[in-house]
This record gives sequence, structure tokens and C-alpha cells, in this order.
Amino acid sequence: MSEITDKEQDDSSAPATPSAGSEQHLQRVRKLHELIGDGVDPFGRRIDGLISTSEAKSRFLEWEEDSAAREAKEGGESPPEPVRLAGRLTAMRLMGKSMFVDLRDQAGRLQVYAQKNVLGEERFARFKKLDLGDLVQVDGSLFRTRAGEPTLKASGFELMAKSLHPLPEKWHGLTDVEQRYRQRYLDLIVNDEVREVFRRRSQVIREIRDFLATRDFMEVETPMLQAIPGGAAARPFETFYNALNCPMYLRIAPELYLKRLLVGGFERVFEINRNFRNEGLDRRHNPEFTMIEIYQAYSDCRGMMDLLEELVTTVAMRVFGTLQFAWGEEGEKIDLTRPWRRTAYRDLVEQRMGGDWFGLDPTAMRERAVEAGLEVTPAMAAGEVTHEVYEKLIERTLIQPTFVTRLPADLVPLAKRCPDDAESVDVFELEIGGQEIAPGYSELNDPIEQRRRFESQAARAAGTVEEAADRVDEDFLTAMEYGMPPAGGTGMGIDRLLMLLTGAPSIRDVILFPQMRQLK
RNA sequence: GGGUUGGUAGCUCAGUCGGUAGAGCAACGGCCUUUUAAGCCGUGGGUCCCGGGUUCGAGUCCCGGCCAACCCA
Repeated sequence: MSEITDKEQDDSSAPATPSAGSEQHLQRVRKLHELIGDGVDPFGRRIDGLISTSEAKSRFLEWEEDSAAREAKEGGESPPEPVRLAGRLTAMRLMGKSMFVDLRDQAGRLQVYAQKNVLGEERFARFKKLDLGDLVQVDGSLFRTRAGEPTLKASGFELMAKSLHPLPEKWHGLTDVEQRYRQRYLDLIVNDEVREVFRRRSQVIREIRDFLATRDFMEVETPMLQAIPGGAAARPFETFYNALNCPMYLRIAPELYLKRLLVGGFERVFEINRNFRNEGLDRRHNPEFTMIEIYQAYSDCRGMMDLLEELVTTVAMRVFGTLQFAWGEEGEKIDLTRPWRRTAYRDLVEQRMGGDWFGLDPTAMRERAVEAGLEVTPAMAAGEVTHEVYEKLIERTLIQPTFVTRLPADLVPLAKRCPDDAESVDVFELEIGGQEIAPGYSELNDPIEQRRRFESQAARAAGTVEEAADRVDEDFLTAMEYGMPPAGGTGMGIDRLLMLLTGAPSIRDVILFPQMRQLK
């Protein structure tokens, strides 16, 4: 499929890129055929002995130092060793009998200088015919230009891949967000900051793995294709497994499988992978998102708070070298320095709504909530009004890292009760930058209580879109009946964390290929 | 689901009151052997998101639709 014929261009399906069929596209296709006619393979092959642009530069700087020292001692000089590079041409400055081009590879950019008297008439003419965006391999030695820039003087080159479409403009880059997401590869070619964000993302995930590995946590993979999608309250994606003739679901959480592993004797486990939720798309939500879930036997939610604090600060320091992160539009800063604030849900609500809040009858509660600017309906119970207060008035004010602890039991069905208060569960929600980054639990390990909660959840969900997500998972209950150790568990949205650390305003800016509506 | 804004050359953007569609970069041709948003001279390039309507005449006004961003639910 390496040749584009005129017939293929006439294909009436929607063009995959705006330049398809454009004047410049056709010119390049013509050029491609000329190359083939001249016996040149426009889509080269493996080359050995490559080094990166940054390696080439550092070797050159080393050579400069050495040769300065040698010159001082003995006089005379030896030329720098030739190097071989490959990358994409991202700028060309033609000057008649010579030309400068920018070559970009994964490590960075290096200027290449091509001269007619070095390459010879024919090869120089071929070099001039290269287009912006072509992938080339270049041989040569580095030197310093008049302006002082380390530059490769080309002694030879080969075309590695002809680029058939013009690149976006060099100065403004590609700014149209829609095209940036749909054709992320162009965004990556042209926008340095974008490359940087995804490099950071990769480092963050690597450091998380490293951090947990050194603390004896074992990374596992559990099913993403599940017959009973459990572990969270969310609408799943449905699919169908032909061989087993049954409906299947993409997982909404790995939780119930990780807990089976606690039963199985793996006492410290974690999984980093995708969850899928059949919900809307917005600045904070992508239907598939990356989550880390961590479970530690014989720990509890306080153990998880300590672990998360240490995990996030360690990763931030290692990848970004700081614990201060810009946040919001007014130059505010988020400070991740430990220890992080820990405060009870109830205390936050009382601070905002008055110390007598929980003594009020539901009518008085609703009145006070309306005074505070909330919309509440008479049907809302006290707990619902209180949670509305938390979500609308409190959560978004928690900019600095805060563990909100001791949540009302009816909000969180899968956790142990607080030993001193049957109304609250022993859990936390970690809030940073006004949004929830990670919940954590003292995991329920009583199979009888677990069954009761599952069944009441299932009854509540009957007939709703979440029904599938709330079927009772008998196999999981059986596992728990064998004895699951008490444990601390937590789950952190990696995408949300990255938004925070990179200052990205939208989750789409930290996901390489965010979900987009199919073009018609 | 509702509201607001946007969609014009490959890219970034102008386009006045409704009157033959513009610039910079990129492309093509010419000059140019240390440039770096290289420079100079010249040339080509448009389904103005799609479909209707109003009008002598629509990129522009009206209606419907598609896609996106932001805000709200």
C-alpha cells in the first residue's frame, strides 16, 4: 500500500486529512513517481549506526573541548568523527548553492548544512528536491556556523519516507484543537509542548511503578472484559462474546478482581490500566481513562493516605523536580508539600453551614441551603442536601491537597464503618485543585455485610441503566467467604493527576487520542 | 439535553453596509555557499462546513443539519 494512485484519490469517502487532493498533495505525489522513475526508493529501509541529534551534539561538544586542549599542547587538529542521523525535515532555508535544513528526531533538533561542492551537483539537486516533512537519514560531521550553532555538514543522505502532505505552519503550529486531537501525530510533530506533556506522562507512570515495586507491591492485570461489571457505580459499555453466546461488558473498575487476589494471598497488588464508563464527554471525562488501583492487606485507609502522599510527592519530585504547581488563571499555586490536610467531612460541612447543621430538621436544612445559593428540592433527604453542600460549596474550594475523611455511610457502600461511629465509613476522598483525585477505603471484608449491601444496591438499580453494573457478583462473594484480609485500598485517576501536574485545562490534553465523534 | 462561540487556501488568520475572495507561512519559477520565522523578484492555489431560503446579487441575512470549544444540567 505504498503507492497512491490517481484512482485512490478519487475515492469519494471523507478525506482523512484536509490536504488530501490539494495542489501540494498532488505535487508531492508527482514527485514521488519521479523518484521511483529515477530508481530511488522513496520509503527507505533499516539503517544501522544511527545516533540521536542530542548524542551527536554532546559528542561534538566533547570533541571541541578535547581538541582545544590538544591544540594548546601540540598544535594541529583532527576533525570530529562522522555521525549518522535520521529524522524529519521541519524547516528548509535554501541559499542557491547551499542550504540549511532542520532535522528533528525523538531527542530534539539539529541543523544540517548541505553544500553543492560537497555533495556534488547531482546529489545536491536531489537534496534540494526534498520536501518539508520528509524523513531522511544524513551522514556527516558537525561544525559550528558563524552564528555559533552546532550543525551537521552533510556528506551523504538517503530518503527514508516521502511525506505526501504539507506540514502545518512552522510559526503558529497547529492550533485548531479539533485537528490536534484527531491527528495527534501532527500535533506531536509540530508542537514541542505537546511532546513534552506526553513524555512527562510516560515518566510519571514509570515512576509510579518504580515506587510501588520498591515497596513490595506486585503489578497485576485483571479482566477488562467482564460478565458482571462491578466495583463502581457507572454505566458500562456493552459488547457480545460470540463464542460463549453471552453479553459482556468493558470493566468500570478492577476492584473486585484485585480483592480476589487479596483472598488468594497476594497481599500488596496494584494495577494501572484503562477503565471504561459509558458516560458523557467533557473537560474532565473521557469514556476510557487510566486508573491505578492499589490494595494492601492488613492496612486501612490511613495507611493509604500515607502511601498516596508519599507516592505523589515522590513522583512529582522525580519527574518535575518540584512540589509547587501552577493552578487556575490567577497564578495560584498548589503546594504538595507533606503532610497534607486531613479533615472530616462533617467538620467541613459544619464550618461552611454552621455548627448546628446536623441538628437541623430537613426543612430547616433545605432553607439554609437555599440561603447559601443551592437549588434543593423538597424530596431531598438530609443526607442528600448535605452532600449537595459538599459538592457545590466545599469541594471546589479544596485547592491544596486535602483528605476528606469519615464520609456518610450511605455514600460509600463498599467500606468498613468507622469503629466509633456507625453513621460514617472509614474512607477518604483526596481533593486537589478542587477536584477528586483519589478515593481510599478501609475495605469491607465481611462477606455477609457485603452481600447485604450488594443486594440493596441491586434492588435500587433494578430497571435503570446501571442495572448491569449492579448485579450481584456471586463469585466475588464466594471468594470473600473464604476470608479476605482487612485491607486499605485506593484508586487514582492518572489522567486527572497529570492535568494537575502539567497544568492542562482539559483531560484531552493529557490523553494521546481522546475520544472524538466520528466524522461523517 | 440546554446556552454561547466558532468552522474562509495545506497551516495561522483578515474579510466593513449584501456587490467579482485577501495577507503571512507553505507551494511553484528565478537569484542567492554560514542561514535560522533567512532575504529579494515573480506565479499558482478556494465546495467560504453541508443543505435549503430571502435577494437582481449571499462568505456576509434567515431556517435546518454536521463537527468542535466553552459554560450549564
